[in-house]
Amino acid sequence: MSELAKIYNPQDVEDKLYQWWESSGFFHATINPDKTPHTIVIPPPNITGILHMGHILNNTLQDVFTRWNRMQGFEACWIPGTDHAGIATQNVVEKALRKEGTSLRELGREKFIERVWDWRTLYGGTINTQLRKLGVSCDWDRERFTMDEGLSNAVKEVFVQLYDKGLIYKGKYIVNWCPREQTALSDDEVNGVESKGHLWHIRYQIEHSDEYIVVATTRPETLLGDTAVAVNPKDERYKELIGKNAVVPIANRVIPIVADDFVDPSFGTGAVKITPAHDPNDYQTGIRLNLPQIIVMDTSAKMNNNVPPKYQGLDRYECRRELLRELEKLQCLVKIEDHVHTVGHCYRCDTVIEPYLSDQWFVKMKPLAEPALKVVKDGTIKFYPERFTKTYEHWMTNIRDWCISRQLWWGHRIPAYYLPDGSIIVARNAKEAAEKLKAKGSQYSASDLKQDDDVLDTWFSSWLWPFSVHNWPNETDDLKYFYPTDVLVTAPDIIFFWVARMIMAGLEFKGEVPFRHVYFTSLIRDASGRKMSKSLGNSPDPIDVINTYGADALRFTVLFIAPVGQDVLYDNEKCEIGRNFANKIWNAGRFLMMHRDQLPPIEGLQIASANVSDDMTDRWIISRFSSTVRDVSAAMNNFRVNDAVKLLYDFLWKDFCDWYVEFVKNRMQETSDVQLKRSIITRALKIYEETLKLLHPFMPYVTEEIFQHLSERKPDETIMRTMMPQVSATEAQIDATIERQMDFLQNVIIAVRQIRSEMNIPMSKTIAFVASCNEFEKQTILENNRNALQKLLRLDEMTIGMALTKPGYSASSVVNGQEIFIPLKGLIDTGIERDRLQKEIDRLEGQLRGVMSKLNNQNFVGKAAPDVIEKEKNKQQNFEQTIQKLKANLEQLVG
RNA sequence: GGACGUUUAGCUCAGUUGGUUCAGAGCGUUCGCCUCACACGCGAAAGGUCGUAGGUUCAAGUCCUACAACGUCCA
Repeated sequence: MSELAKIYNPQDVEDKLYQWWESSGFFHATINPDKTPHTIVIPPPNITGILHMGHILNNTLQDVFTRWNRMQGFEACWIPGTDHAGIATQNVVEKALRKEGTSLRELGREKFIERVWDWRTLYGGTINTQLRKLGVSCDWDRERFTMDEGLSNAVKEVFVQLYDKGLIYKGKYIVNWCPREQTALSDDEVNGVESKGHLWHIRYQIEHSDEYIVVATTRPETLLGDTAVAVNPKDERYKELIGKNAVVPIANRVIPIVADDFVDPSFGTGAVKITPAHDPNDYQTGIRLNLPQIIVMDTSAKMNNNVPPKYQGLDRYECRRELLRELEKLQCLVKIEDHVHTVGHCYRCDTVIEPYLSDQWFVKMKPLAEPALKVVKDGTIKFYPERFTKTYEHWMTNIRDWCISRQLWWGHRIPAYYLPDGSIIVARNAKEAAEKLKAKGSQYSASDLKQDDDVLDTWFSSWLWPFSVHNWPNETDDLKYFYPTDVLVTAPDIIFFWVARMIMAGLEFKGEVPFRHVYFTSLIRDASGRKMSKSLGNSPDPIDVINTYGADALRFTVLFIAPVGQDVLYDNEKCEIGRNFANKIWNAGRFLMMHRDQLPPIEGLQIASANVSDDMTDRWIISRFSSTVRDVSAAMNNFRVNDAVKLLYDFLWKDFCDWYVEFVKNRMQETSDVQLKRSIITRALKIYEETLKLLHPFMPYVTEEIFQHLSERKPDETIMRTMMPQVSATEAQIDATIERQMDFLQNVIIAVRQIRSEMNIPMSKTIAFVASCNEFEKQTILENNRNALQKLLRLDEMTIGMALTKPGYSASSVVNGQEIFIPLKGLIDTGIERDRLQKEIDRLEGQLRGVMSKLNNQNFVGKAAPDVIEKEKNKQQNFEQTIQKLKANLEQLVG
C-alpha cells in the first residue's frame, strides 16, 4: 500500500480505473435467472455529435441509476449506442464532399452511402470515447447503432406491419418543407421563432367592377398561388361580396370570394387570401371548400412555371421584393403594418420552413396514441417530475399524423416498391416484394419493381430502440430478459419526438410498455441563464472540465446543483463543489489509514462488531450512518437524486469528518492501549468503507481508488460489484436518544467556540470550563466526554457538576437548559459579553412572545391539537427558564 | 391567445403532510486560525417583512383566488 497524496488527483486514477473496469467486464450484464434485471437504454447520441453538458447530466444520471441498482443486487444492464441522424449526418458528409470538389449527386446513391459508413467508422464513435471519460458503466459489448442490420430489420418489420394494418399511408399533404435540406420535416422538427415582419394590405379588384377588396397578408409572394379570397360569413362589411369574383393582381387570375368561419374578422382587414398549396390553414380551407391547389414554388423555394415568366426562378424573398415593387406601381399596395408573428424554422439548419404540398408517407397516430395515453394516465408509466404527464396528455389527445418520409439518402430506405402502373407493394425486402408480386398474379415481373427513393425519419428507428437493440422481431433471450427497461432518462424537449412514440411502439409491437419510469432531466444553461449554444460560445467542453476538475467532481457538481425539473445554471467554477468534496473524502480516508498503519500489527485482533460499541460517538455515527442509508435509499427510490447527493455530502462532511473524525482523533491520543486504538480505527474505517459504497454511484473513481487502498483486494475485486448497505440491515441502529445526547454535546462545544470567537481568544490560549447542570443525564454526557471537550476546546481546567455557582468574570451560555461558564479573568471584555447576552435574551424573548400569543389565544387553545398545545407549553417553559438564567448572568456581570 | 412552471439571504437553490427553536444550505462577504487528514482546509459571524394584494384557518414560506415579472411548450 503506497502513501496517498495529500490532495486527490483525479488524473492519476481515472483512465487507469476505467480501463481496468472495462477490460475486466465489470460493466457487462449476463442473463441470470436468479437476479432481477435492471435495464436502461441510452438515448442514443447522434454520431455527428460531440459531448456537451446536457449529455453529462443525462449520462451521469443513467450511470448513477445503473451503478446504484447493480449494487442493490440487480443484474444491471445499461445499453449504449448511437443514432444515425439522417439530416445531420448527410449534411456533414456532403460538406466534406464539397471540400473535395464533388457532390452527392455526382457520387450517386450507393457510393454516397458507402462514404457515410466510412465517415461513421472514422468519427462516429467520438462521443462514446468521450463518454467513457465520464466513467459511465455501459455494457459496451451490447453497443448498437440505429443502422445496424438488426435494427434495420426492426424498422422494415414495423413498416410492413403498420402498412398491412392500414396505419401507414401515402398521401399528398401540406408538409413542413426545408428548402435547404430538401426534405419534409415532421411538425416537431420545426421551431416556431417569433419574428418581426409586416402585414401588407393588398387590394384585389372585384371582377367586372371598379370595387376592390383589400386582403392582409404576411407573405405577399404566395398571392401568385391564390385560389380564393375568404371572409367571415358574419362579417357585415363583406356580405355583399360573397359569391363574386376577385382578380389576383399581377397573376390576373379570377378567383372566388368565399365565406369561411375560420376567418377572424378582427385580424387585418377581415379578408384573407387563400393559398392552399403554401399554407397549412389555407390548405384546410381549400379542402373544405374544394378549391384548386396551385404550387408556385419548386423544392428550393424558387418560383416555378406556374407564375408569370418575370418571376420564374426567383427565390421566394426576391420574388416578394419584386412583387411588392410591382404592386406599388399598380397602386395595389394599400398599407404596410409592422407585425410580429411566428415563423417556422428548420430545427437542424434554421432555414425558414416552406409549407409545401407533396407526396409523403404518414403514420396514422390516433389508434397508437390511445393505449399509450392510457398507460401514463393509469400510472403504469410514471414521469418524474410528474407534471410532464400533463404535457404528454395534451399532445396525445391532439395528436396529428406523423410524416415519416424524408427526401434523403442516408437512413432506412422506405420498403415500398412501385410498379409501372403506380401500384405499391410494401415488403421487407426485394425478394419478398417479388413474392408478393407473384402472389398477386400481376402482369409485371420483379424487374419492374422500383423501390421508393426516400428514407424514413430517424425517429422511425429511434422509437423502436428499447426492443430493437435486442434484435426484435427475433424473440432473443436478451429481449426476453432485459425488456421492458426500467427507467428512461431524457430531456423534456423530446417528449413528443421520442418518449411518446417509444411508448406507442412498445405497446403496439411488444404489447408491453418500454419502460416504467421516465426521468426528465433539467436543461443546462450558462451562469446568466442563457441556453448553451455553439454560436454563443458559452458551452464548456466537458472534456476540459474533466481534465481540470476530475470526472467525479463534474458528476457530483452537476447532480448537486440540478434542481428537480428546473433548469440548471452551470458555471465551471461550480465544479469546485465536487472537487473539494472528492478531496475531503480522500483525506478522510488518508487520515484513518495513516492512523491504522502506524499501529503495530496485531495478531488475531478483531472488534466484536462494527456496530456495537459503548462509546457514545461510535453509537452516534452508526445511528447517523443508518439514517443516511435509509434516507438516501428513499431518495433514490423516488428518483430524487439531488436529495441523495446532498444527504451524502452532509453526512460525510459534517457528521463524519467535522465531528466523528475529530472525536476519533482524541480517542486515539487519549489511550495507549493498542488493542483499543485498533478497535477504534477499524470501526471508523468500516463505517467509512460503507459510506464509500453509498457514494460510489455518484463518484465512481475516487471511491474505487480508496476502496483499493483500504485493504488487500483480490485482482477482480471492485467496489462497483459490492453490495450496498441495506436499509433492512441498518435501520435498527437508528437511535434517537443517542442523537439527542450527541446534539447536546455538540451544542456545548459550539457555545464555547462562540465565546472564544467573540472574545477573540485564540486556540493557542487555553481556557477553563465550568458546566452547571440541572439534569443528571446531561452531566453524565459531559463527564463521559471530558477528554473530547478538553481537546476540542483546548481546556486547562474543567468543572462539571450540578447547580454550581458562577465563577467571577465569566462569559456564559445556556445550552439545552444547562449553564456553561468560561472564567476569563483579565481577558473578559464585559461590554462584549453584555451585548452577547442581551442579544440572546432579546432573541429568546421574541420567540417567547410568539409562543405566548398563541397560548393566550382562546381559539388556539380551544381548537389546536392537544400535542401542539403541549409543545407550545414546553417551549414556553424552556424559553422562560433560559431567559431567567441569562438575565441572572447579565446582572452578575454588571455587578 | 392556451397549457405548464418559477419567484425564499448579494448569487444559485432546499424547504415533502399547514404546527419541533422554521425561516435553511452552498457560494460570496466579514472576523480569527498553516490546531500533527484536508487552506480544495478549520472555527465563528453578518445577511431574508419567503414576488404583490386578498382569502381560508386557532395557525400559512406551505392551501385557495387574482395580479405582476420571468421562463418553457403549444397555437
